[in-house]
Amino acid sequence: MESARLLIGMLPAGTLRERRLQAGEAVFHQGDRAGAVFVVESGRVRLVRNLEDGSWVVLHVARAGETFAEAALFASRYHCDAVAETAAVVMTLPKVDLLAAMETRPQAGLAFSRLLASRVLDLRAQLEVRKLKSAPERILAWLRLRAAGDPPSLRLDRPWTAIAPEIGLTHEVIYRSLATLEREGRISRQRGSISLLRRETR
Amino acid sequence: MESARLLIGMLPAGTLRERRLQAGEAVFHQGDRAGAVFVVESGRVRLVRNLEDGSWVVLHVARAGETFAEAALFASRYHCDAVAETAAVVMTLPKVDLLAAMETRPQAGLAFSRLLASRVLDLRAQLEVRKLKSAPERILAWLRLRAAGDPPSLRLDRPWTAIAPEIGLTHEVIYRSLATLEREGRISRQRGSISLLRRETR
DNA sequence: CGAAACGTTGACCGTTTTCAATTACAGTGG
DNA sequence: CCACTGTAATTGAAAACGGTCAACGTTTCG
Repeated sequence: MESARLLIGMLPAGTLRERRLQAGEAVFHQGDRAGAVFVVESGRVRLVRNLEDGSWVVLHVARAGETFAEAALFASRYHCDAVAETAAVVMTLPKVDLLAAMETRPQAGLAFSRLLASRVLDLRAQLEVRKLKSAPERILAWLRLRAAGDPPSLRLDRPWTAIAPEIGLTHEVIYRSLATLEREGRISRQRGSISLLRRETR
Repeated sequence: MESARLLIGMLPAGTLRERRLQAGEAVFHQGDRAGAVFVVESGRVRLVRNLEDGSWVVLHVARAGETFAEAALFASRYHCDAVAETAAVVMTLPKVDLLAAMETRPQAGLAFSRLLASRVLDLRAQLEVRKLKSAPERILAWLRLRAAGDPPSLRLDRPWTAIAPEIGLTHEVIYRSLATLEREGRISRQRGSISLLRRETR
């Protein structure tokens, strides 16, 4: 998150372009020539990969301060769609400028590597969540990844219906599991937010 | 793969150490202080993350020419176990040397970013496979990711028993699904290899 | 030749998915 | 201010599917 700002600071002024998007508008489409890496200024951008059989997968939801399509720097085309989930503003970092900066300033390369490394960690974490087969455990894992504070809690900025596919479960199971977890005293739900109870050991 | 060599070439001679491993031997353990990034010279190294509940996830299987634990460069500890799946030789790239190289040579930063970027692509692909819930579809997706040629086929260099956890299924289900897929004419199996039939419309 | 793995298949169980139906809201227009 | 409508939140019941346990044939390799 912070490293995004850091990277931006290393680019010569004038290379950055800002782009405003309405909810539902696309930043780029799968297959488009990859011309830039992006940073979300505000709002949320959803990255969706379309599969051959017509189905799709949400690869990532980028929020304010986060970069997305970093891997585009070394790819010729985008491998997924980027669509604004809400009204959003994104900063465009043209590939050419980024590469130029990295070739002149070692710090830029380091900053970019840091960005990619955190993306790797992120993806690994998601992979772990997916590995859990029990719905309640999966939900707890997902919550733990995002909850902050004491008790660890999380503001839900969108309906569970929208979150469900991201966790890899149907919304019905989510609701059922949440009900059970709450009954068991492991979580507590307020309108629009949720908190983890029972300090998780480790 | 090639970028690994490229990176190695940028490190001053004498900073590299080679390490020989027997099958089953560990390169490092989850929680160990992260001191280096590695390149597989020969053999296979499996990266496994141990979960709190005692289960585990295969994060990656690194083969000859590939790097692993790249993200360790910015982390203080390893987040997973690295275990030789076969007898193997790995090259050790100490973090300090790598960082030093990246601070002096822009090309090193670029090379390292490239490495991380391909890891990101890799993880995303894996995540996609995991997001499919149907066992046969999951297997097909996994096959499509690695099959090459016409018809797309793949040499199996290890037993399905070893591959199964990487796909996130039990070997029983794998065999059952393979049998079904073959019966349906979507794949065909030879000893030690497998090919995809029915050109997938795209 | 014999012991380990590997490959294969059946039966059963537990859980999630699906399909369906109901309730709770929030926003809209009359 | 209140029906009206669409989405979100819930809950039930049956179906589908992968996991687990188990048994057995097969290949591999010391």
